[in-house]
Amino acid sequence: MGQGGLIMGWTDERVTLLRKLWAEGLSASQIAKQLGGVTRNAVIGKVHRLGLAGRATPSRPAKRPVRTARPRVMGPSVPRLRMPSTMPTVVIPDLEPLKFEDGKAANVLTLNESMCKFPIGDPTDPDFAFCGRGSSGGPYCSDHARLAYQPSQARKRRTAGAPDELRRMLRLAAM
DNA sequence: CCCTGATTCGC
DNA sequence: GCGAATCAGG
Repeated sequence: MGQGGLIMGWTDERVTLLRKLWAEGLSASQIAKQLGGVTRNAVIGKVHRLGLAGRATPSRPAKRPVRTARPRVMGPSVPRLRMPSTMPTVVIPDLEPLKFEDGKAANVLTLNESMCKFPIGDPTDPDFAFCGRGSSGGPYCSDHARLAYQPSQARKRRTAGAPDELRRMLRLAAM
């Protein structure tokens, strides 16, 4: 395979091969790998320049959404600040934090990757802790995963006559 | 996260 | 003309 040319320009042969492979339906990345020395972007760029674009592509919404012009980098850019994302956390202390033999619960120091990180209690209280139960995969245990993942189920009036303390905790946790 | 092509634009 | 960066989707 004596293809190890120099800086790999678009020679007549390479262009021919490109046309062939593209016509055969190979993806740009596949073609790039075949040709060697070029990235898929290079292939796509060339394909467009050759006017071959618009093939039976597996991913084409058949729309032409006129993509927003790419800003790219221009001059002294402005350091964009990003709004801190406030995570709306609702604490429903149905379950008590798992405790160790010494009576201590899972805190930020003892929290493990495989432990449920569902916050329990008033974050401003010294007794505040995390669930600490085993979490398989997700950040929460099975029980809290369900609680934290309620899309927007119909609000039952389960809070009828909710204790003032609970409301207070909910409010604090939401901050 | 993998992939796809499409587009813009500095070089 | 070239192709990296980026985007918009599957």
